[in-house]
Amino acid sequence: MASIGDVAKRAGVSLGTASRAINGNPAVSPQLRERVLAAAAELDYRPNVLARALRSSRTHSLGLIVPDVTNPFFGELAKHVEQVAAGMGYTVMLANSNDDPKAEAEYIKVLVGRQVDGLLIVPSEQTRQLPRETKVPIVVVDRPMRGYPLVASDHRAGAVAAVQHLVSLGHRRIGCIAGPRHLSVARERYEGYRSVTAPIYRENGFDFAGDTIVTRFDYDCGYEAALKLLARPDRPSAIFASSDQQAIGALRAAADLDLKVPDDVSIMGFDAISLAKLVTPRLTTVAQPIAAIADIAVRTVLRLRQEDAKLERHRLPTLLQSANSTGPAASNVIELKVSKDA
Amino acid sequence: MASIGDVAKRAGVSLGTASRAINGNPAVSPQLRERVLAAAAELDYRPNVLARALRSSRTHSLGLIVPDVTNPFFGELAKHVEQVAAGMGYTVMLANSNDDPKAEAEYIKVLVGRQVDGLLIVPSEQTRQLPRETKVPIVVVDRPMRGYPLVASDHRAGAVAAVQHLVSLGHRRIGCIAGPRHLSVARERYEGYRSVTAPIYRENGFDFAGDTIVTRFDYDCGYEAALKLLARPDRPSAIFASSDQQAIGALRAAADLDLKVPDDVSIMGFDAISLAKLVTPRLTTVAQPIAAIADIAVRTVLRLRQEDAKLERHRLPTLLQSANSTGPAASNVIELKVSKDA
DNA sequence: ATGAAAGCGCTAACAT
DNA sequence: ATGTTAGCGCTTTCAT
Repeated sequence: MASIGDVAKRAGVSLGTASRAINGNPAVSPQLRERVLAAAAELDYRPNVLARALRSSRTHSLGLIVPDVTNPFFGELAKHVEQVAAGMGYTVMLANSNDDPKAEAEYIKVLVGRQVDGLLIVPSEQTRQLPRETKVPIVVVDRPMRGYPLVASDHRAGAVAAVQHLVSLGHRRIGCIAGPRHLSVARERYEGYRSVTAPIYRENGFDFAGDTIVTRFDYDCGYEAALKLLARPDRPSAIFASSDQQAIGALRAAADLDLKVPDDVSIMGFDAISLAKLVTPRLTTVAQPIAAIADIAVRTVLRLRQEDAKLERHRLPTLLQSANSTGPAASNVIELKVSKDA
Repeated sequence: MASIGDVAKRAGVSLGTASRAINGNPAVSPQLRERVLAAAAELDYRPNVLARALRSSRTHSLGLIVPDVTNPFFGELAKHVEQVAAGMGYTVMLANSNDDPKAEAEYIKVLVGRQVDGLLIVPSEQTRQLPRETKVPIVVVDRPMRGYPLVASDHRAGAVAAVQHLVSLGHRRIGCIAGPRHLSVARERYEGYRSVTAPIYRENGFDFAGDTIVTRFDYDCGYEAALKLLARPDRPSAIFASSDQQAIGALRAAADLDLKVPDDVSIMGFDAISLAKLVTPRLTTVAQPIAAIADIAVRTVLRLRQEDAKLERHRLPTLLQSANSTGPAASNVIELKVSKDA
């Protein structure tokens, strides 16, 4: 492998000049730069990233810690993060915390040890405080963590859009399958639901009691919850589920109760997992702007690395996606406005 | 940050000895080693991986290139690879080729440039030849590539098990939704199907023509194929689909034709994607031993790195999983014997 | 604007 | 068994 010394020799310049030329240092004359670059090309010179990193303490690599890549949302996130990082000349090291704070802490140590230039973390559910490894900038994604800049979707606005969509369809009694209280995304989605339905319920004298069920995000819980919601004689005419898995469970529950969707009951999901397009009827759902999240997260952590920066958080708009229908579906996408909060 | 020099000083030994002690070099006396280790602990010494790598040309990192982490199989693979690697003190850099040979080649360059100790690659569909970067050992996973050691499931045996399962259920006419010809996994699964059904068809004077449809792995193609297979008056009593997506499409087609599964027609899938458990009726399918694949792939590439080794390929047994049923399903797992081929 | 030289933190070859 | 020393390949002062 050709070293920068070889390049220098071939170009007839000193090692230092060769380095400067290759790194685009303006203090090198155009002619010399050209000679060096030519020599480098001829030798197919590839800088040794390790040596470069050792000297400059920039590895051009990022760490990404997610609870579980196997989860469609995190998988998508990992893919996009990797993509934008690659576009900027960065490599990403991936780690799964399995939602275990111990594993998470361990990975942070490992990745910091590897001197990544930045750490993108989706904190595990139980994490209350990230280890204060001051050295490398950390940006948290999807789940807030006090003290760290956050990049996430605007779940509240997404829920608002979803429920407003149901309202625009004529629904008034709208049941809610909410997610676990301790998850901020669940709370935010519920708030969105509540903010739209509260005035309607007040106006019509409906009672919230019994129209919301708090449960986990998975299929079975959605099924059980929907069963309760829909079995009552005065059932809601629509259900806002806080996850697609719940919504698909609800679809199943409706079928078991001989209710047609969307004729007898409308069901909305959240997340736009690919499965949402495969179930029948196709699920109406809210899509998170994952590409944008990845993009901003990477840029933010990299910027942080430069100017040891002030905290900032980004909330990104969600998309309403696809419509309940048994047919081959005209997809129905509504874009929300951007919102951002400090 | 404490350097190994600091540790040496504190332990009152030379730099070299400190290094040896920390790296478990047997040539250091137990007492000294202890002193050094103690000093290291007191200083919370962390070796600088970069410097170590630069000197020893071992980065303790692996590259993993998959077509798309978003695909459940590759996601699972990535997770397990990362897990196994972490257990052995390795970090993994993830890349998505998007099934694009150009991107794949580019990533190989990047990762080789980063001096990963090994490269795990699921070659893109179009890749005919991996760039001969001799420097770092490459192991291909899931899709064969001539000239490289392969770690993959025994798809043929999996298909055999699946179809035999159908036969054991009493089926004789068994339709097949095959995958794309150019994909080896599809061919292998088809061969498995064919090897079981051939004697039966011969015996009973059935005609293969029309009982196999070659198409893509996705939901829609499965739907279309099943429609053709099942619409005929002399329809098969069972269908072996080459992917779960196809199988789920077939489930839908059966429903559209008012055929009950599994009463009127049995349907088998392949891959055991998580969706397989969510559809109704639950899909009977073949599970790939992903954890074992990951484990062997990592160990193989690492071993290759040491002894610049002979090619070898591993074929791993698959599992038959879960049964067609509308109920809460007793899952039905049949383990196959190991097979291995050179 | 360019060259010379000093290290980044470590391992390994060479001494003793 | 331990100490000494020479780099790994590069960036970056410090001279000029």
